[in-house]
Amino acid sequence: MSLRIASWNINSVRARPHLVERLLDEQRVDILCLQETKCDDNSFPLAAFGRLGFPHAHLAGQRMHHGVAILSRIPVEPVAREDWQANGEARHISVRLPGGIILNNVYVPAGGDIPDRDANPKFGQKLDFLARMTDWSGSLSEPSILLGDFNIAPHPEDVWNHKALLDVVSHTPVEVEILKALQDSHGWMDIGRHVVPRPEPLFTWWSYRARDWAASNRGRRLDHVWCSPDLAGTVRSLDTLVPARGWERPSDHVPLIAEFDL
DNA sequence: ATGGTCGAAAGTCGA
Repeated sequence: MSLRIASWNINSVRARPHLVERLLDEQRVDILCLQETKCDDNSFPLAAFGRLGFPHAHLAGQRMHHGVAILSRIPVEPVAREDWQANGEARHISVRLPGGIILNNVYVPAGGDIPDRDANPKFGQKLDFLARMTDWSGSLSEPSILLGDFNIAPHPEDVWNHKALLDVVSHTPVEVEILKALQDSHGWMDIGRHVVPRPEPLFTWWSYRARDWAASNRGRRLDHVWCSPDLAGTVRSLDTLVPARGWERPSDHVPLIAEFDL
């Protein structure tokens, strides 16, 4: 069977119900993984997702900031959450799919503006988060999918201007190195770059601050879908829905939809 | 080099 799994940093699920509806209207999605829902679990619009055909909701929300959720058409089993931030922030949620595959939805800390652990504790927290993820990743034994907003654009072609962004948090060499260590710890397959090989540019995020995001096209590939090597043969496609950046009152991130033959 | 815009919230802060 084919399973289509979407990942989207929605930048407030309550502010953008129209976007969720449009995505699900235009695309076949079986499981929707959201990041930055920005609401606690009691405020999550469960009824709206139920009406859209997603009655199975697994939430890890938080008031105001962060927050992740997995909405599904089919029953999935909750799996223990991880706290890679080590402070209780809602940045990871996980479920077991039919067939036993573990689906991990993660929202990696953005890391602040200054790429220096001493001057900016948020940057250190981001690096520490990824180091804890790497420890976790190295000991995984089940077939797994790891997706979400990683807040790192690893390759030169994952940003609009490699040299200009070398000192910009999300593309610094230390972040790229630590993300590579995470990837190597389990042999994760970067499906985005499997489907759109370098040096083709590929972006998933465009700042709100540009006058015209499409004309300037100063994007970054911050969102990713990875799978463990034992699932590599099941990957059918991954679509990056760039036009969604131009929808009404958009998120600054666009949805990714990965399709697997399981 | 700087500022530019969002959302949540009612200050600014984080992104």
